[in-house]
Amino acid sequence: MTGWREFDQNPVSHSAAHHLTTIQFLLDEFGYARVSDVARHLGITRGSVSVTLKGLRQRGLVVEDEHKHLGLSEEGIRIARGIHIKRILVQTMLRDVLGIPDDLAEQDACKIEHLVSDYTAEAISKFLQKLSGIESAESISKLFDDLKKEMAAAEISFPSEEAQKFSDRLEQRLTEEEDQ
Amino acid sequence: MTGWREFDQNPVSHSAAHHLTTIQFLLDEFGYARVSDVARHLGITRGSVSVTLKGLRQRGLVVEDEHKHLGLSEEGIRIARGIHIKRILVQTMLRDVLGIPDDLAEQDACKIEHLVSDYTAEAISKFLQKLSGIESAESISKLFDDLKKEMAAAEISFPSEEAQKFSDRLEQRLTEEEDQ
DNA sequence: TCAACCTGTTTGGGTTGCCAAACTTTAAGG
DNA sequence: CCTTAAAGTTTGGCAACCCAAACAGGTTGA
Repeated sequence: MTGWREFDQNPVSHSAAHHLTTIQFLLDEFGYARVSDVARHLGITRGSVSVTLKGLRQRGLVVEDEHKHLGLSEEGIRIARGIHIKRILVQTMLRDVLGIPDDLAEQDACKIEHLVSDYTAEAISKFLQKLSGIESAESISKLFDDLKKEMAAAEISFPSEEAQKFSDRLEQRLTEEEDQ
Repeated sequence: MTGWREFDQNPVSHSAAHHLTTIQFLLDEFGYARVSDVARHLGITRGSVSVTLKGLRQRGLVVEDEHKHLGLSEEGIRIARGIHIKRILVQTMLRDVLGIPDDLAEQDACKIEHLVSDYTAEAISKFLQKLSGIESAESISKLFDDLKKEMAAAEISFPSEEAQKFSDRLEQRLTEEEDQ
């Protein structure tokens, strides 16, 4: 059971991820980003942002010009971009494949965006692309329609009887294969 | 941009999730669970576990008999079970749908298991069930085979050119729909 | 020009969660 | 029974992160 703590030893923390993507967003949207803009956008105090950004500046991810305007280093851009792409991919996957409502899909994506491995992100991308190519195919579009209808209709309380039984079977299969 | 901190205000933290599921695992596997067993299994010190479990006992999730043997309350079982099911579902989704290698799928699942919403977990369950029902259908099984081959073959470096362009399009679509 | 306001920083406090190390309790075996 | 070793707890440290509050500097409108 080693490795369960990979969790908090990611390249960037959840907090840092949001600081970086926020700066990127503000730059794209308004052309500039200051400490208090970031704070407002994230809903935390200027003090907290100031401290956090000091760290990110020392790590060389964030830069600051003479007018206290924030920017991202090459590395910072790379990271922010990566996280942003992961968020979009995950959100789309949740929304279009699993039929999760927009707001919830966004919320879930936001929580896990920075934890998804590069490899997995790439796989999601490939999967969605392939899918969009053949979404007209009968069986598959029917699958999604059914799923979405069911999800929309049901009063979902997790874990449902079904999900429990199903995951039991999945687990059995996983461990069986392991033994071979 | 409110709500980005839902992250750390989950019913149980990543750490707590693992303490609970570990106790459940040890009970299933060996019939008992003590502080040092949990510590060994998680790879952290007895001291840390002792402190953490004190909290979980106060929250009524963990119980202890006269011989220092640990157990889970009804609520504790419920939570541990829920997280465990989510892990299985996510792991299976990653492995069987996206073609992620076993160990990486497990690792990713471990990081996000406790962050996935109940609703999303239920959707994954339904999705996988539907899928297993028709996996023999031509178009869809071909899709997965192709995907897995590609993933196995490629030297993946995220974000690939393709993923970038693709996510740009996805994002555009997302924001367009928002405007309507 | 100067009060009022906005910005950014610093500092003391609090939380979670880990470690190391000292200590206490429990369990065993000779 | 008594020595030892394992198990459990406590405590002081540390690192992230958050807040509140006190300050310092810049801008602006009356």
